[in-house]
Amino acid sequence: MPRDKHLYKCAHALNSVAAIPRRATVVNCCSQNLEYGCNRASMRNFGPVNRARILAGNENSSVKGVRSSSNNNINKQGGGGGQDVHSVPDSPMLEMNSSFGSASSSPSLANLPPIRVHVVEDPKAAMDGGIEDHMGRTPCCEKNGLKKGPWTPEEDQKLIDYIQKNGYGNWRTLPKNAGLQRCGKSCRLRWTNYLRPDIKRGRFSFEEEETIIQLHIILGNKWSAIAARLPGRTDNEIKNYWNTHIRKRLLRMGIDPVTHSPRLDFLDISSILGSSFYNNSSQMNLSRFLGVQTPLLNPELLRIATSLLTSHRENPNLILQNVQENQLCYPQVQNQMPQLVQPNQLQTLIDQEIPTCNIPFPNEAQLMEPNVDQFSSNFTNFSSQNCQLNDWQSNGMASNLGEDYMSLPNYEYYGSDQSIIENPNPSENSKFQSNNSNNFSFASVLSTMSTRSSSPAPLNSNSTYINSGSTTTTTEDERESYCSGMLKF
DNA sequence: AACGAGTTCAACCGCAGTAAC
DNA sequence: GGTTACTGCGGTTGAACTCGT
Repeated sequence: MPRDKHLYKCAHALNSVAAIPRRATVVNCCSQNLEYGCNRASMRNFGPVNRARILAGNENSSVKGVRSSSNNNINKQGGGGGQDVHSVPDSPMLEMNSSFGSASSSPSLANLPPIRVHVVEDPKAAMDGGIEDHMGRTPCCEKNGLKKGPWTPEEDQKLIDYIQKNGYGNWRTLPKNAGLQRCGKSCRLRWTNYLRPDIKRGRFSFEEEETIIQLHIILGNKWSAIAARLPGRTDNEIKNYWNTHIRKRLLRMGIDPVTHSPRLDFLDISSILGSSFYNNSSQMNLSRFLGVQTPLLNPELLRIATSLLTSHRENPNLILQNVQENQLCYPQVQNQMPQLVQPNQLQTLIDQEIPTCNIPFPNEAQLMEPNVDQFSSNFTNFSSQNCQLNDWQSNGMASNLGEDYMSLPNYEYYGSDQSIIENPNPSENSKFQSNNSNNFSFASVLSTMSTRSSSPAPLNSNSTYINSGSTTTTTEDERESYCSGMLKF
């Protein structure tokens, strides 16, 4: 059963089943229209950054646009911000949330439709807890009977009521004051990730996904920093979305989700396999081992990268030296690879620690992430006589490529140019040559991606979701294409 | 209908950072 | 400057759920 239909079914059955999806509680909790109630006194507990955040939150509470837009989404999505009931246009959830979604003066859970929640009681929770003060550093959630696990609507209501009256902050004493058998940390997490009124639920839009990918390139796994630039999204939500959607998509595309460069992680495997790695059989085995990803990478490029990486480990300056020497000795290579072998850039990247970008080997990214304009028109000429792409295909790799690869139009592996250029690394006994039958062009790929990304018209619409109040259709392939286009960033 | 593998995501854990005393 | 209290953050977990057979 499609997920949406299932949740639609769940929406119908909210009052009749003992257990409902946890996400059904999202519909209720996040449809609240609370005012931030953080008072100045409690703000003393926060540092300047957090105070600023709180003030921003208070500003948001007065800026109704945030909330009203959320309500609009609720109404249009019919899911009340719920994760997966958004595409059920006329479900009962629509009416339910429409009715209370606009009731900004009634933040009580009593206004919400009654639901039953499958409460997973922690057998260890004696419910006799209270938070005692301890000297020294103690774990936030002591194992003294405080409840753990999913929150019940009653608990949510208590927390909401308390925060409405007293504001949040001083999470350690909040649960006791609010009558909750939870640790302060749990309360804070519940509030910040779930109950906060300005949280935007629902599927991530193209724009949001684009922002996440861009910011991840710059910031890495700084989810809170990324979340700070995505209004209404929590770091936890972004983190989950990254791990469950974007990361997998990038991996399928052969892109390292950490470095955002084409994956080179198996280069270490190559060293394990030894020099025979690049013979045909080993390559085939590795290709099979890596599934669809290997064919997306130019083996010669990988070989060069391996050499560079190995050299870099042995002598960080060697790469620069080689580059400079190669540029002197092989001007045609210099012309062919302007983006690859800019010594000043390379040295800068080698010298620089880019703290926010988790690229273990900076020029690895430089090597593999082509500048579209320059790289695409020049690098397509590379190929290798060591590369046995014909063998890949003849051995069935083409059929193993998977739809991710096969769905990419104009995805060529080698340039059509018949020119032969010498290997920039003379120590390697190989030449670059072209292969007409197997063409690869980053330009074609990226231009295709770019075109798609700039106008995300659906190719095969198999899903529908709401994007900023407007209905947008997309497919996973489209998003993958879009992500690939992000390489240009 | 039943089962198992895979997926999703709310919640937890533990550490780091920071402010107050 | 040391200690304590507290919050923030990123990684991880596991229950609920989906999907294919």
